[in-house]
Amino acid sequence: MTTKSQHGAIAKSIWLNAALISRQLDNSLGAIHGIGLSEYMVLLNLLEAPNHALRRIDIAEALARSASGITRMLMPMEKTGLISKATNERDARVSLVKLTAAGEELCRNASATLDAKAESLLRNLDEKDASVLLKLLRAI
Amino acid sequence: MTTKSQHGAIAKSIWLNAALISRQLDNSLGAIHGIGLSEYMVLLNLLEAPNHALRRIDIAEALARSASGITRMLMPMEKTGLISKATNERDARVSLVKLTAAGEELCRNASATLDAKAESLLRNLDEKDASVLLKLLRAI
DNA sequence: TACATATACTTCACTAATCAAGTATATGTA
DNA sequence: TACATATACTTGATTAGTGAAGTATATGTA
Repeated sequence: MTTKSQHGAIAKSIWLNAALISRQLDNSLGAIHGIGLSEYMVLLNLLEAPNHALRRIDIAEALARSASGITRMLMPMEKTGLISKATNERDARVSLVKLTAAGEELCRNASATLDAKAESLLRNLDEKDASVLLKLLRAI
Repeated sequence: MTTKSQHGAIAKSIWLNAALISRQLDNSLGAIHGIGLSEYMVLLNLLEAPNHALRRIDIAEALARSASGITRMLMPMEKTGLISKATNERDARVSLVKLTAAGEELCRNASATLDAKAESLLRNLDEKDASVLLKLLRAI
């Protein structure tokens, strides 16, 4: 196998594993907490952000999604009270997204669900494998 | 970091990398060959299958997609002549999918495009990293 | 200052996927 | 044989995402 085709094989394998894993995580998060994996990732990014707030475009970047996708995703999340809108007084173009207390609590609970499900999905990897894999994925 | 949360982190990282990588591959394949990554994976699975033929449900399984998703995806591919339908004489429920000569040629060309693009996307990984990563991904 | 360009966001039209329900066929068993 | 159950596939309704175009605001420069 050439280096090129090995890289191709990695790309395909990531694509396939993502389809398998994210469907399972979506289902678990949806059944228990009523949110999908994308919504969870929004909450998590807000939780880790200074002041629990982010611009929409930063969320889009962090999730590798388009700006319009974020607009659509956030609408129902605001309605159900997981996030709220705030303005940026320096820049009127910006609509800041802020994590609410309800959003924070849901995020912490959902993290436990996600971690448990991920552990069962990835049970073939022992601790050492997992740490090597994570390091390599983050190096991409 | 606990083992659980490490597995969670791997799942999130795969999800994120898949979004980044598959958008790039989709765009490259689409611009040059007029197919998406999913369509390419169908062709590749057919190319590697005995007799260049598979049942729709086997394709669904191989791509981690639903049966109905496969039905919808294959319709335009049949119209453009990349695949053709055949019957299974032992089982009238089955609609076999067969790779055409045009489909085979497109698949081989698209493989070169995909490998080249994947190499540029994954250029942070040297040969050794890549081989370890691929092995771990396949172990999942 | 004025104006060209860039940025943040939303809306529209569309695509690709899902699940649930329906059809047709096959299989196992009383 | 007859009938319950399982399998392969399609269709209908819905959802989550995309890119392109539009609006509003900010920024850099002549």
